[in-house]
Amino acid sequence: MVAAQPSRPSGSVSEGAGRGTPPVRGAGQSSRSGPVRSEAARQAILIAAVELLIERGYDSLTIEGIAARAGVGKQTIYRWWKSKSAILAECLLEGLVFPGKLSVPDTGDVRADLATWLAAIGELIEGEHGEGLVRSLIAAATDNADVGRRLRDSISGSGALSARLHAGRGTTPLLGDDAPVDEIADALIGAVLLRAISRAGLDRAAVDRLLVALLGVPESAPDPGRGA
Amino acid sequence: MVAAQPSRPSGSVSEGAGRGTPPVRGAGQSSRSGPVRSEAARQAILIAAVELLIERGYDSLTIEGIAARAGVGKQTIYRWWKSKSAILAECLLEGLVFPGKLSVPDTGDVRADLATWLAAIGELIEGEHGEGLVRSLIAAATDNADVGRRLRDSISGSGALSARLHAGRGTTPLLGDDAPVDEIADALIGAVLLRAISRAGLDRAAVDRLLVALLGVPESAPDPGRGA
Amino acid sequence: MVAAQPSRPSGSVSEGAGRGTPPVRGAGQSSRSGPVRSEAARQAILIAAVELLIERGYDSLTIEGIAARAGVGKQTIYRWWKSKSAILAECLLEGLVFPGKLSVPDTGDVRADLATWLAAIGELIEGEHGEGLVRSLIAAATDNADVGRRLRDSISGSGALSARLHAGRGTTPLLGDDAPVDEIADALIGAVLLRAISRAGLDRAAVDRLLVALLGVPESAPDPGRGA
Amino acid sequence: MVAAQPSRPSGSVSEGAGRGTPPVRGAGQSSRSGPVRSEAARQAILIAAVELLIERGYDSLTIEGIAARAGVGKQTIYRWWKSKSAILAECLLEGLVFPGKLSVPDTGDVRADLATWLAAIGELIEGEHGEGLVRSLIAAATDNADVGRRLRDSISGSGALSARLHAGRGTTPLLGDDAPVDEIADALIGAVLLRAISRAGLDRAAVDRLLVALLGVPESAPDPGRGA
DNA sequence: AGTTAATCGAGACGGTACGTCCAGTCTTGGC
DNA sequence: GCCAAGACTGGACGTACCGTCTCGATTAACT
Repeated sequence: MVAAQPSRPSGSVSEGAGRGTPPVRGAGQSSRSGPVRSEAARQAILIAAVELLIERGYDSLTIEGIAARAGVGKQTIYRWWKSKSAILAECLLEGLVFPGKLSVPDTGDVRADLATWLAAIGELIEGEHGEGLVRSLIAAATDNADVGRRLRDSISGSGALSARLHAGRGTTPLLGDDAPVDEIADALIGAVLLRAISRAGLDRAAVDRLLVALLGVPESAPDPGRGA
Repeated sequence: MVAAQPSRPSGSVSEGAGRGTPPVRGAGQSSRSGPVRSEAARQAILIAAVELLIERGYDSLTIEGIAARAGVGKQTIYRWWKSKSAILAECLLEGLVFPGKLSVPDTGDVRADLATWLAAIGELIEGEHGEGLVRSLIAAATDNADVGRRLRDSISGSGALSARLHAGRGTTPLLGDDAPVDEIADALIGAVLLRAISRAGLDRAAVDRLLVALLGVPESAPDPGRGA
Repeated sequence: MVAAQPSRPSGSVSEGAGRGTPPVRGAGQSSRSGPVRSEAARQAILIAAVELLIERGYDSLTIEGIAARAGVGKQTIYRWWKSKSAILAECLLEGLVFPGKLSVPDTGDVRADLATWLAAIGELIEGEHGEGLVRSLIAAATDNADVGRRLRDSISGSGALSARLHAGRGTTPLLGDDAPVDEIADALIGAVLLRAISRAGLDRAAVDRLLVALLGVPESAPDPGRGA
Repeated sequence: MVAAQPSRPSGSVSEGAGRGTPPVRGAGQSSRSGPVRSEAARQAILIAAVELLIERGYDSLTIEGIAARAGVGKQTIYRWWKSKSAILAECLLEGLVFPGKLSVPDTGDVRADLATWLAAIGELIEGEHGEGLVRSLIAAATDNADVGRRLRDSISGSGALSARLHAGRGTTPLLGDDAPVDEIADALIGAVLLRAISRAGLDRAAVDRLLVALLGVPESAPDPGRGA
């Protein structure tokens, strides 16, 4: 089927990503004549955007910079996207920003798995390269709803966070059978974003207290000092 | 005294807000000659900044625009603040952005109080005027840690959220005596910001599920059977 | 035969006009396969060019605009002309620009005839529609010698000015038998262009003085006393 | 008095050259506060414009190019001139384009003087460097009336042509006491421009015939074969 | 009272990026 | 092989702001 390639914005969750879905070179049947959107240009633009975002941050990200790095005319960008944040939304959708780094582990111990995962994200927020990447994405989300949604999806590993919580139901005090896992996931990600925004850091202690609040169990061992 | 240097000393709660708080007309004695920072100009700038932020959003907020609206030279702004986000940090600090609208009520019922408060914030996020105000502040926080911190403080009513949670300890299942109220507050505010970012809305049902997740009690009726 | 090459051979009066004049549909036999230059497209392009020139002026004249107005692909234009001025050169050659408006009258009185003719041109220079048409053509001539030559030819009515002067030899003081009529014609047209360029206008008085200078006779009355 | 410097567009013949006449750095009394137009920038812009015009021609002359060459921001150009032709108008006014090369000689023999002068101009039209300079200026005149007027003034040596003709009255057949010297000058310059436009060249023979037409005397000696 | 120095409004300056327009080339499918 | 359509790279347009600077006018404190 045509849906073999994962990438076209045809699969857009909502309006925001691209401008439309004209026939891509090499795609299936085309309905009218004339040249067709260059897939090479599209890829080059997305990659250039991600690279520059990581290297310089969202505020220094410019359409001209992307065009130059991608070896593309500015008009080719404006033809298909209406803002730099729309480009990033598509990057997020294609998994170009976080290349699989963020999947939630599953060792059977939800508490420990989330601690591991949160620590990984904490590193990513202020980590070596990608300094401020999360902050940059929040800035992008600020003027593009899709970026916001996809940022959440990306962080939660394309729903893997909710899935992990679902799977863990019954294993921690607050993860009952009808626990609102989506809201717990939102609260978790929200707390992370808030710390990213206020540069509060996400150290072990903070992670621990956060998990106590949301799962109701400290550390991986039952904490004798606090009833679960 | 702190006022030893002629100008721009101390005062700042943290690094980020302004350049300092030099002798304002009428404040303590200064050691050298010359006029002193004009309080009128400072006020005009802060007010202009907030007005423009509310009217046009953070992305359209410009130093030149603020200067023009305030009837002030650009240099007067650059002399005292190092970026537009620093101006906003000071606005937040002075309570010019959310004029007391966000205090957490206290009727004795934590669950109901938070529901009320969250509904108020939900309205504010997408509300009539101030369309996107919260989103604008998140954008500002993105390049100024102080804005992030003060945004959190403003939303939580200058710590009133934590205080309210503290006061409510023991009255809901998850608000035990040593519950990590700060983290619960963070999770709550974080969830709100996440919804602001992704335009997810914050309707009654969402608020309800969020409070179930964080306080462990649905609706306003004490749900005895919810323990997991 | 000249028609050996499939297309764009010979024919051009000089280098500048077009790419050549390849076999036009319906013209003589063509020696090779494939379709042949579409005369309909050619006409549409020339007409569109003239219309746009008159409506908007040379500076606003674009290849894309001509193509759009003519309902033609850009490539069809680039295939046969090498610049927009080349198109105009061809328009001039086909008499599409000044549809016969500029012929020099012949009443027997050279002086009066030229006065009439100059007045007509003066109106045309700044006249109702075609505002700035002459100026636009001068601009075109600036990068295409053919336009210059053909503009001169068009204004002088395809040599009719020289012919008129020739015919009038002996009837005015300066139009002797071997008067350099071509140079007089050039000077006349040059003066007109200069006024077009400098927006000096070409009123009755100016025309009169110009004719005094070039023919040596003021007004329509034979001035016997003018010899200096 | 203040009028010592030759340069300010205050002396503008008409509206077209610059945008206004704000106080120039170092000029006389200034009426209001704030910084003042930078004379250095103004000079750099005019010089850059002339250089580029001579090197590349009017069509390749760009505001960005001028700004870059002059080491100036584009806005500084747009602040004071409304088009590239307006810049050239000012260059012409300041004599930066033809540095005195075009003055009409005065040996007492009008006929010979004009022949000399026309030859010089003929060289300039297609000459070594400044290839097409005159043509470029005609193009500029096409969208700026001032350029047209000043081009004529420049060519006629700031009125020196008319003056020379005045001075020569009575020495050639057609230069009578009440000869319309301005119109003769216009016809002369017009003929030159026409040849520039149509690349007709301005060789000795052409000059001679032109002078016969306008002055009524061939060569400097009475040509026995043609009654003057 | 005069000097000194820092403030203020205003706004010109060199720059960077914007988003648009067009040039000239290339690519596709239809005739 | 020509054609309409239109995507492509590239470059200039004219505008908006940036952050720095310069100007003349105030306005305190310090002589």
